[in-house]
Amino acid sequence: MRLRLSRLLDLLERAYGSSDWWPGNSPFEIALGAILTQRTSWRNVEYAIAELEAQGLLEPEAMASADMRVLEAAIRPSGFYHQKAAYISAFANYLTTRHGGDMKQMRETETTELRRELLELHGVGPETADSILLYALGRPSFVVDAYTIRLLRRLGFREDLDYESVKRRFEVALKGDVEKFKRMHALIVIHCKERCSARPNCLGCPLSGNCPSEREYEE
DNA sequence: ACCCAGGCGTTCT
DNA sequence: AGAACGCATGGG
Repeated sequence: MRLRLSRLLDLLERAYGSSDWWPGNSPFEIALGAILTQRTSWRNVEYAIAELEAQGLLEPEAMASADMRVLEAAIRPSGFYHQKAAYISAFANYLTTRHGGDMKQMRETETTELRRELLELHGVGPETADSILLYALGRPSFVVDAYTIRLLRRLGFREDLDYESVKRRFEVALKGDVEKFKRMHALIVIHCKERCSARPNCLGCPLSGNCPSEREYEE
């Protein structure tokens, strides 16, 4: 019997507690964090955001009109800074021209439409789009990442492990509950970093007994 | 001296 | 439709 995803949430909460996990003082800042953290540790993102703040660039219009070299210099610690400067600039321009430079105004648009628009932005893929929708806008759009897929694989799931299928699976299991979406994704990241990273540490794992073969992780 | 980190886009087979 | 690769910095 494979572990049910609603039960997975209970087990993880019991083991790690539930905390508000995505930091940020504004929806715009959270959205920028979603882009800057791509393949990058959160610590380095904090350096970048602090510098953006110091430069007064945490406002959509200010960022949209900022010089690209200034942007690059500010976010350098977060890595891939040529690309990411273009990405956050594109997002700030999109927000300014399409939604009046206001994340609140962005909420007037339907979730599925917003997701389409976000995915059209250069540098915003599925995970980043869903992170913005869920954590910056509070929309019921589950965030899947490499950890999520790896965890499901280790829990014995073998089919439909592509991004959209996994996303749907969690959204159905958690019944569209935004707060559960937030906690589940956060806990999966926390759990996998601690226990279930590239090489799993199964000793004392709160999910022990739910992996079909805890000794044979070839992938 | 490696390996990893809360991806994405491009360019191949 | 997948796999491989570049992008760049900071920390263990």
